[in-house]
Amino acid sequence: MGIGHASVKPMQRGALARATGCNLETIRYYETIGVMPDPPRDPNGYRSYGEDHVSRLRFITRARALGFSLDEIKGLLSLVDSHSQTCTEVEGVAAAHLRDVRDKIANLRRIEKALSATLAQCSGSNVPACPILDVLLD
Amino acid sequence: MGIGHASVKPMQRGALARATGCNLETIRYYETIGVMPDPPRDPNGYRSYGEDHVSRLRFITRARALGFSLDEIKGLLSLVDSHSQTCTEVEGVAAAHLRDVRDKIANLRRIEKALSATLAQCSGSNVPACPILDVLLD
DNA sequence: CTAAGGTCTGTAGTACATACAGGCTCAAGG
DNA sequence: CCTTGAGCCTGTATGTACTACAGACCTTAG
Repeated sequence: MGIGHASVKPMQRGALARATGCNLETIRYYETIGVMPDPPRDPNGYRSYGEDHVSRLRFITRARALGFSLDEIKGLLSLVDSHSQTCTEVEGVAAAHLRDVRDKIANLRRIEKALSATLAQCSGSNVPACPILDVLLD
Repeated sequence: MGIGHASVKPMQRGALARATGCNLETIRYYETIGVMPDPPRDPNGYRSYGEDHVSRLRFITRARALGFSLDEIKGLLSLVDSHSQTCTEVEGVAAAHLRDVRDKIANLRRIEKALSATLAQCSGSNVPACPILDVLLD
């Protein structure tokens, strides 16, 4: 029975980076700003990470990929860490973020519209008259 | 006839900021990075701007509003300055930028989809079980 | 034993501003 | 004439989220 249950062997920073796809230096950065904990050190001073660090870092990179700021992630993590989070609390953070994302999309769409409309007027000719510059120069 | 033709009176930095809606400090920043020229100075050392500076700064703020990076704007401005730009050249910069914008929109839409789908599963209950965290935690 | 590669630290650079400190100048009011 | 306040000057610090590099140390394989 017990076989295969042994605690997983710890990994160094490079291994954690490979395991999560996170940049090597970024791991240290996350440590200094406090979203990753100060890991235990080997006798030689090397950082020693376990599976819990892998999950935590994966959480962070996924949340970043969803566009959460590191501050928002800090908030989410402290909810997780407190073990007292409620669905409602997390929902609040996520809903606020969703509003942000929708705002950004709306803005970019306005930009896209303006740009493509301007580009559509482009003759593609070799003369120094350009509707794009006209729009910008007024 | 000649009346009203007098050269426009120069303005100081604050006036330029008000005329363009650009932040006072940003003007100086644009000067240090070279997208705005070093303006002539009054005997007291104050910057002295004319109408050409207003147009140039307006160009920059509009292009920024369209999401062009300052580097792209530098490129556009040097085309304008050279007076030898062709519609084709400008079109290239703008088209590349449009691709960028569309990429960003697509990315954000993916995020929005994931977020709203996850939020929809939210029970809004007070229990520490949360589909959002589940997604992030794996 | 040596060379290669991983890790350690601190620090600088990226983009795009914004803000503040400490000092100077100018115009108006008392 | 002097003071007061607004505006300007400079250089530097802050913020976000990283990335990169230098110089030193440790470890492992040949």
